[in-house]
This record gives sequence, C-alpha cells and structure tokens, in this order.
Amino acid sequence: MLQLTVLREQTDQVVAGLTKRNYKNAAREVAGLLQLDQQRRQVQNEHDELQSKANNISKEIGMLLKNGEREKAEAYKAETAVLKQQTKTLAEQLSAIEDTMQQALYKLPNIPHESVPAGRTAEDNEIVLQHGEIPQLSEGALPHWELIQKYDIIDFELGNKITGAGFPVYKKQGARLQRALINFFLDEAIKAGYMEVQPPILVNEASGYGTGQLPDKDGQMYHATADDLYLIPTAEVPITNLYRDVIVPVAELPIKNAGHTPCFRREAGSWGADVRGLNRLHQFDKVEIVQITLPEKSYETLEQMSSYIQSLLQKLELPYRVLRLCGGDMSFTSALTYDMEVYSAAQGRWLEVSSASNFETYQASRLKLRYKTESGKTQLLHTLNGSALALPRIVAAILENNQTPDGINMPKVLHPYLGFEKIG
RNA sequence: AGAGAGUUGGCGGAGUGGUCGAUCGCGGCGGUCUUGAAAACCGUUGACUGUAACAGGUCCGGGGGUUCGAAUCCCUCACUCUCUGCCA
Repeated sequence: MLQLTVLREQTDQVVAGLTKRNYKNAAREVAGLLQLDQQRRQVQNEHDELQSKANNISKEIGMLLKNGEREKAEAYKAETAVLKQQTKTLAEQLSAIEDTMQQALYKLPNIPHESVPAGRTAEDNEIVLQHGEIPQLSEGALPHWELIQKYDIIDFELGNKITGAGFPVYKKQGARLQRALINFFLDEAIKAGYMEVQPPILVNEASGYGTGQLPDKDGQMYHATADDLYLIPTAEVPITNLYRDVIVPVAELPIKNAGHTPCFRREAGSWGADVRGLNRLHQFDKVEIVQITLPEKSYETLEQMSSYIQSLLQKLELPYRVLRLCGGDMSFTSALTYDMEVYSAAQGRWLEVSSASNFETYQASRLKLRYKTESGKTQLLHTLNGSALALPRIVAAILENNQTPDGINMPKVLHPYLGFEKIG
C-alpha cells in the first residue's frame, strides 16, 4: 500500500507513476485522497482536543470523589455529557473518513520504478537479454501434451475425473521428474543461502491483504468459505506473511527464505489455445524465493535474484530470455518485475517460468514489516520475491526441447535426482 | 465435536473500576568498575497518530456496550491450552 506521507510529499511522482501504469484518473484520485487526509487530520485534531478535556474532567471527578466532594463531582458529570456527544460524533466522522481512505488506498497499485518502460500490454515489455540456442527440432516433433501421452507420464483425463480440468495427475517418470525438480530447486536455493521453509498452503484473510492478493485478486483464489481460508496462489503469500507485524533486527537482514508449495489459481477468464497441456493449470508446484532487505539494498538484491534464477535455467540447459515488464503488464503490487521465459521448441513459444519483483515498501506497509534505523526510527523494509522456479512450463520445455526419436533426454544436472537419464 | 481454563510490552509474569501505557523479573542498550571479560551496581528500554517542535490522542486478542472514568464489569467473535472424543 502506498503511504500517505509519500502521497503528500511526492504527489507529482505518484501521479506520474500511476499514469505510467495506465491507471485512470490518477491525478483526481490522488487529489481526492490528499483532501481526505487534510480533513482527517482536522477532524482528528478536534476530536483529540475534546477527548483531552474529557480525560481531564474524569480525573478531576476521581479526585473530588476521593475527597468526598460529591456535589462538585456531579456538576462535572453533567458537563461531560455534552463533550461526550460531540466526541462521539467526531469519532464517527473520523472513522468514516479513515475507512474511505483505506478503501481508496487499497485500490492504488504500486508506483513503478523509473526504469520500468511505459506501455500497456505484454507487447511493450522490454527484452533485457536472451540466452542459449533455440533448438531445431526434427520433422514430426511433438508438443508436450502429445509427448506426455506417448510416454504415459502425465494424465489429464484422470485429473478431470477426480477433480476437473487443470488438475493433472503425474505418473511414473513424470512424477519422478516433478520430485527431482523440486529437490533440485530447493537444494540450489539452500546453496545460495536461502533458508528452507514449509508454510501452510491455506491462509487467512489478513495474509491475503498483507501481500496484496486481497482485495485486488479476490476472484483468482480458491476460497474455503466454511473456514474463510484461501488456497495460496503462490508461496509468496504465506512466506512473506511470516514477517507480518514484525520489527526485524537489522543484524538479521537480509532475510532469505525459500519454499516449495503447490499453488492454486482459479484462472477465471482464461481460455484459448494458450492454455493447452501444462501451459496453464489450476494447481501446480513451485519453489519460491523471498527476500526482505533494507530499502537501499533492494534493487541490488533484485539483480541477484534475477541472476540466480537465470543460473537455474542455464543448469537445466534451457534457452531463455529476460523481460523487464512495462507499466501496464506489471502486477498490482510490484515496482519492478523481471519475467523469465523459456523457449518451448515444439510450440514455438516463449513460456513464462519465473517472475522476480521488488515491491519496495508496498507490501511492507500492509504487513507492518519494519526495522529500526540507527537513530531509532522505525521504517518500512523492502520485500522481494521470485519463482525459482515454477514447474509445469519447465517440464513442458524440457520435454519438447530434448525429444528424440528414441526418447526424451533429461538435463544432466537432474540425473542424480531422477535415477534415469531418458524418458521412454 | 463436548466440558473447562486462558489471551497483558521482545519473553516471563502482576494488575479486577480512578494520575495504569501499565509493578516486577529476564533480555536489549548505555555507563561505573576491570588489562579484557564476567559478576555487581546505576541508568535506560513499546507501537501508532499528531506537531515546525512541544502538547495532545489511541492501543492490555478483534469488535461492541455499561460508566464521568475500563486492562479491570457486560455482550460477541477469533484464537490458544487442558481433559474427553475422533484421527494421519
């Protein structure tokens, strides 16, 4: 969530930032908020003043009663009745204003970093770099949804039967490949200094607000209404929320956590050829890395995370490219996002397999995630996260890119994890 | 799921209607002492809001109520613990 002090002190930058994201009526929204803020402070002032008076009278009454001056005390009581009524009215006004402001603030997305390109759609994203050779497949190469049938390693029909579309069943070498990737990713993360965590995959509403999925993406999460819990769309939610309401000792920074979880996405409104096979699922596995850093370190950290994610793709021998997302394509909460895409040779498409973002203080302000400066001031930290990596599209690319007439060759780095070198 | 107990500052733990934002202990920080450290002793140590800075206001699980006044009384919700039940 954007902070009011920032809105107040850097109004022009905020409006410019929102506009870069194609946020409509940015100037008007911000002006409205500032006006409310003004109002709020005025009402609060009046309220506090009356409250202060009332507090003093109460103390006075206490003293009088102690001294047995009952009549004087009664006179004072009468006086407070009016005060009380006025205070109550002001308090109601105040909380109404605060509610309105809160709602408005929840609707404002993060301000993009200056390096974020302007633009509306994925077309406008900037290609930062491309790495690796695009594989040339021989005649008769198959897309992954046919390969998985041919080798009987992932079964969509069975998933349909027991759950529904978008919930595949991994079998045999397919299941083994899942497990290998998860272990590989976690081992690499630990080597890179991340602490492994296994968080719950159901979270409460407060957690959803903390990382910004609520109220913005309400319809995208599965909601277990009987207990009012949400299935996580990413491990970012529980892992970052571990630090909700925490003032972190500076010595413990940066915090580096990694965790594997299943992720659940309703993908309401998604359709078309793009969603075939493993391209888009309701449930998938992902290893997520999360960092919490000092504000002045966060962009350096984002570059590190980006390099780390790229190192995984290199080890898996997948051709990839890195995109800097434009203002219109970035997620609500992000200030700067890099997407990593692998080339899926049989489909002839780039598939997003990771997204690494710096949220600056946007999540931290909702989370009340802070540290103390040397001068003793509490200040918001910066949060970052990235997929390292999401499995299904990695699997799709591995299957398609490495297919041969006699089977699918597995990347060398996975051999010890797999116990086999080839599918088929 | 049934019965009972509980939820207070980083932690432990007082406080049952009136200068209580909260006794005390531990921990943390600063100091005295010491070659250094420990011990001991002294001091200090919550967050939010607000202000140019003071002042002021709010916060004792969440919400609501009673009262001139609530951490303390009442209602309600959530969570935790113990016993019983069920269960990987």
